[in-house]
This record gives sequence, structure tokens and C-alpha cells, in this order.
Amino acid sequence: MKSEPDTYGIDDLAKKGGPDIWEGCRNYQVRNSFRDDMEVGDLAFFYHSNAEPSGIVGTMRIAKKAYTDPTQFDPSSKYFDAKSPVDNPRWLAPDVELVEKFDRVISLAEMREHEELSEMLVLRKGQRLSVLPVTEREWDFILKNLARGSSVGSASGHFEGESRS
DNA sequence: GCCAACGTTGGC
DNA sequence: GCCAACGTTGGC
Repeated sequence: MKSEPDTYGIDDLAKKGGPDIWEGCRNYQVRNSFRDDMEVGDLAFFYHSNAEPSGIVGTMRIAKKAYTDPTQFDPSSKYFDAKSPVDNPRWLAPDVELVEKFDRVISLAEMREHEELSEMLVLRKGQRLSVLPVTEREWDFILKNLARGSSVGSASGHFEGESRS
């Protein structure tokens, strides 16, 4: 799940100290993923887009099944959608909670170095969807090999942002 | 800031 | 329902 850290980054979720709404997605494919593919307890990577560098910064859990995104009806919100019918809302948003903040960014460039990740959708050119499926194999590979093991400074790989809930 | 990719809009 | 124009995403 992608977000621009200038808008909402993993530190914002960490600061929340519990579940927070993943608001503002205005794409029908993403809406359908929320509705059809995501259940409470599912895990996801938190991905920073338009960042220095862009990449995976942690993991989170779906804390609440996607529901009507209130920002679509809020004229003061940048996510306001005047065309969304109140009686048939277009846009959904799940709640997410932080599981782990990695102690480093797993950058796109680094992911591209690994054959095991060569099929990852997020690496595909022109892939702009902000929510993308990850295979179990990719998930396991990243957690096992990249999330904590760093070639730079292998010291103290302790978990930050452990869920307090 | 460039630009590739692709979703969305709207005229017809 | 075609498709050109336009808008957005997001890496670089």
C-alpha cells in the first residue's frame, strides 16, 4: 500500500498509536481491492512513494474492513468528490495499524537486485495503482532477507513501533 | 521538472 | 462504444 510520506508516512501511523484510516484512494481498482480482497487481519507492506528513496518502510495489518471513506463528502478535504452520491458512496477506506517499522528503507533499486522479486507488481514500469497484491513468496523473501538484514550497519535490529493494541 | 504509462472524461 | 484529449501517478 503506497503513500507519499509528505502526505501520510509510516511515522504518522506510528504516532497514531493504533488503527488509523487509509483514506483518500480515488481509483476504482483500488476501491475494489479494498472491498473484495482485503480482510481484517491481512498484512500489508507500507510503501513510501515519491520519497528519497521510494520503497518499503514497514508492515501493517488491516484493522477494520473497508467502509465509506468520509473524506469524499467533506468539501474541505482535498479528497472531496462532489460526484459521489451520498446514498451510494463511491469510495471506501480500511483502517490499518502498524505492525513493524523497519529500521531502514528497502528501496526500489534494492528490490530490483533480487531475482526472487523480479515479478513484483510494484517494480513494474508504469504501475500506478496505490494498492497492489504481493505474493506469499515475495512477502516471505522480503521479511526474511531484506527487512532487518542490512549490509550497512548490522547493529541492533530491534523492532520499532510494535503495536500497543 | 521530464515524461511514460495509463485511468478518466466527454464529444460524437 | 470509440477514441482523442486530458489528468494523475510516480520513478528518475
